[in-house]
Amino acid sequence: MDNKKFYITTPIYYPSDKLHIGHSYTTVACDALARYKRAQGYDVMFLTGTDEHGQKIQDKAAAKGVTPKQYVDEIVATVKDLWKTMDVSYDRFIRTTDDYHVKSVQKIFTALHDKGDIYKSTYKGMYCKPCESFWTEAQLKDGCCPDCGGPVYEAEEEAYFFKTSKYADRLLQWYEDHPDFIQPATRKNEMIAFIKQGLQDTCVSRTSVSWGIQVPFDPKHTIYVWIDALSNYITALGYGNDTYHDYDKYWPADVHMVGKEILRFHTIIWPAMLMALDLPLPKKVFGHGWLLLGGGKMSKSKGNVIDPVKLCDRYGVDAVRYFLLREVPFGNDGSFTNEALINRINTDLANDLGNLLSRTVAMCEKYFGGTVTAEGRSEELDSQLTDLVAGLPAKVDAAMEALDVPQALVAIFEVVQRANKYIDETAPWVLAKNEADKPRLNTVLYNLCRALHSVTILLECYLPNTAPKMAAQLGLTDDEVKFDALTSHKESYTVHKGEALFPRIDVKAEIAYLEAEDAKRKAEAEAKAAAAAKAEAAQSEPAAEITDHEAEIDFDTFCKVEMRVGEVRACEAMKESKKLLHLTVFDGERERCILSGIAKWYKPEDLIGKKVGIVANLAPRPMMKGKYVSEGMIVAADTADGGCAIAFYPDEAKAGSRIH
RNA sequence: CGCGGAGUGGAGCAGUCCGGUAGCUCGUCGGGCUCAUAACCCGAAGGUCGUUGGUUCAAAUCCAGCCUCCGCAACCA
Repeated sequence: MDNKKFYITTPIYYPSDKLHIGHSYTTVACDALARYKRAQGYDVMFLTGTDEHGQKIQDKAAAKGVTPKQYVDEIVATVKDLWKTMDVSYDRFIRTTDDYHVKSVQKIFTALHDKGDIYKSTYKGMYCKPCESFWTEAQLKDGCCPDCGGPVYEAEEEAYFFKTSKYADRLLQWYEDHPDFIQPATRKNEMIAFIKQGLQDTCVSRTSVSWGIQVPFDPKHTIYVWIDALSNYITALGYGNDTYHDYDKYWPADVHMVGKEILRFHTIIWPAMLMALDLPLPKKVFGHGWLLLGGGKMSKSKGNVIDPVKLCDRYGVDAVRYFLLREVPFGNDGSFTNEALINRINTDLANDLGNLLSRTVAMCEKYFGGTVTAEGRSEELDSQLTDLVAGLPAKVDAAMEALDVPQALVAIFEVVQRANKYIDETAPWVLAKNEADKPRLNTVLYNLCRALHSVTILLECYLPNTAPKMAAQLGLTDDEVKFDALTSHKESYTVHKGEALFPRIDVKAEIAYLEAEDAKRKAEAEAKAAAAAKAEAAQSEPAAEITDHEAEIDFDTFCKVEMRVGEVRACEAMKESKKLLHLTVFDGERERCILSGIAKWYKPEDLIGKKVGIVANLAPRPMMKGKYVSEGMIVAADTADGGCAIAFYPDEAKAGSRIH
C-alpha cells in the first residue's frame, strides 16, 4: 500500500471575482476522486489554487483603489472559505503570488531560454491605448476593446516566445503512444486536428502588463500567463524551490482536471513545456464539460452566475455536491436549473436514500428493538439484493478509474433502488404479524442494513456530511466505515433512529420562491446598471465619455482622407460570415466591393439603393484569407448599445461627391 | 466546401464503432402497499430515431446529399 500515490489537480482559478458554481463543479469532482483514492489507501496529493497575475486583476484592483495583492488576498480568502464550506479536502493550495512559485517560474523561464526554446521576437495584436492592453481578435467585442469599448488598432511589442511548434510531432506521437492521455477520447481528435493545422509558437511575455512575474534577465518583460500558471502543477510540489519536497514522490500527475475551454493548453502547451524541460508528462488530462445555464455558458458579463454559497446555505452542502457530481454527464455539458436541482434532491436523496434509511431503521427498532443479526432465514430472492451489493464496489471502482463520477453514483443508487424494491417484495410488516416469520424478518432487515452499510462507506467520497450521519444511525464504528469493511462480515447491526437525512422540498413553493428571488436579483442588477449608465451619462456630458481622442492633425492631413458618397448597388449577406455584409458600392467611377461588419444591425434590403459615406482611398484589404478584398469603409457611428448607425445621404448627394 | 459536436416519445439523455423487436431518468395517467420523509413498488400511454435518396432480406445504426442548432477558427478598413 505504501507506494501507491495519486496526484490530482484542479485548474488554478482566476480570482478576479468570486467563484461560481462552475468552479465548484470542477473542484468537487476532484474532491470526490481524491477522497476515493484516499479511502483506497493511496497516498494522495490534491492540489488546487489561484492564478493571480495579469492585466484584469491589475485593473480591478486599481478600480477599487487597492494594490493587486490586496485585491487578490481578499478574493482568495473567499475561495478558501468556499472550499471549506463545500468540504473540499485539498491537500495544498498554491497561489501564483507565493514567493516560492515566483522563484521557480523564473528558474523555469530561464532554463527554457538557455535551452533555446524561448526566443525574443515581436508580438502583433490589437491594442487599446487607454487600457494599455493587447487583445486577441477573439477577445474583441464588436471590434472594440472588451474592457472600455474603445477602438483598438494593430500594434506590436517586443515579446518572448516559446517554441511550441517545435514539439508538434512529439506531441502527436505522445498521444498515439498514450491513448488515455486526453480524456474524454472525443476531445483527443480535436487536439490532434488543432496541431495538424499548424502550431504557432506561444507568446510568453508582455511588456504592457506589469502585474506578474518579471523575466529575470530582462526586467521590462513580465511573464505571461502560460509559464506562470501551468507550472504551478510542479512548483507546488517543490520543483525549483525548497519550500516543498514532494516532486519526486508525486510527479507525474495522475490527473489534471480541466474545463474543456483550457484543455488545449493542458494537452499542447503544457506537455511541450515539460518536454522542453525534460520532465515526465502527466498521465491524464480530463476536459470536463460545462454546467450550462439557460443554454449558455455561465459568465459574469451575462450576469447569469450561480453562487454556490447561497445554494449550500439553502439546500445543504451534500445536496449541492450530489447535484454537481451526478447531473453533468461524463465529459459532456450539463445544465443547471432550479428544478433539476430540487428534483435531484427530492428524488434521489430524500425519497430513495433518506427514506430507505428511515424505513429500515424504523423497522429494526419497531420489530427487534434496534438489533438485527446475521442469523435467520434466507430465501432465494435475497440474492437479487445481496449480489448487487457484493458487486457494487467493483462497479464503483471501474467508474472512478475511468473518472466517470456520475456513473459511480448511478451504481450506488441502483442498490438503493433495489433495496426499496426488496422491502416491497418481502413486505416486512406482514412478516411481523407472525411470530414464526421472525427469523425471516430478521434476515430481511439485516440484508437491508448490510446494503446501507456498503452504500454508507462508498458515499463518503461524494457526500462527506451525510455518510457519517448514516453511519451513526446504522451504529457503525469508525473502522466499519473504512473500505476494508466493504467485504468483511458483520454479525449484527444495532441502529438508532435519527433525523431525516434530506428533508423533502416542496417543489412548487420552492420554485416560486426561487423565481421571486431571481426576479428580485435581476431587477436590482438592472436598476444598478441603469443608475450606473445614468451617472456615467451625467458625468460625461461634455467629453468624459470619449476616450479615443486622436492626436491633432493639420488640414492637409485631413484632406488626405478621401470620403465620398457611394451608392449601394448591391448588398448581400455572406454565407461565410455572420458578421459581414458584402456591399457593391458605386463611387461615381466604378463599383467597388466593400465588406462591412454591420450584418447584425442592417439587412441587405435596408441598404440597397441607399447613399452612404465611404472612405474611398483606404488601402484595399484582403479578408477571409484573401478570398475577398474590401476596397473601402462605410462611414457609421457607434451607438450606445454597441451597435452602429449608418449615415444615409439624401438623393441630391450624387454618388462620388466629396464629403468634408 | 475552415475544423468539430449535436438533431431519438412533453423535457433531458443512452443506443450508432460491431445493422436484426427503440431504452433510461424526470413528467403524465392507472393500480398496489402502509414499514417509511404523502415517501416506496408495479403497470400504461406517448417516438415514421432532422430530411431526402441509396446499400441490404432487414437501417436510429452503413453510404451520399440536404436542412437546423451549438462550440472553435476566420472575420467587422
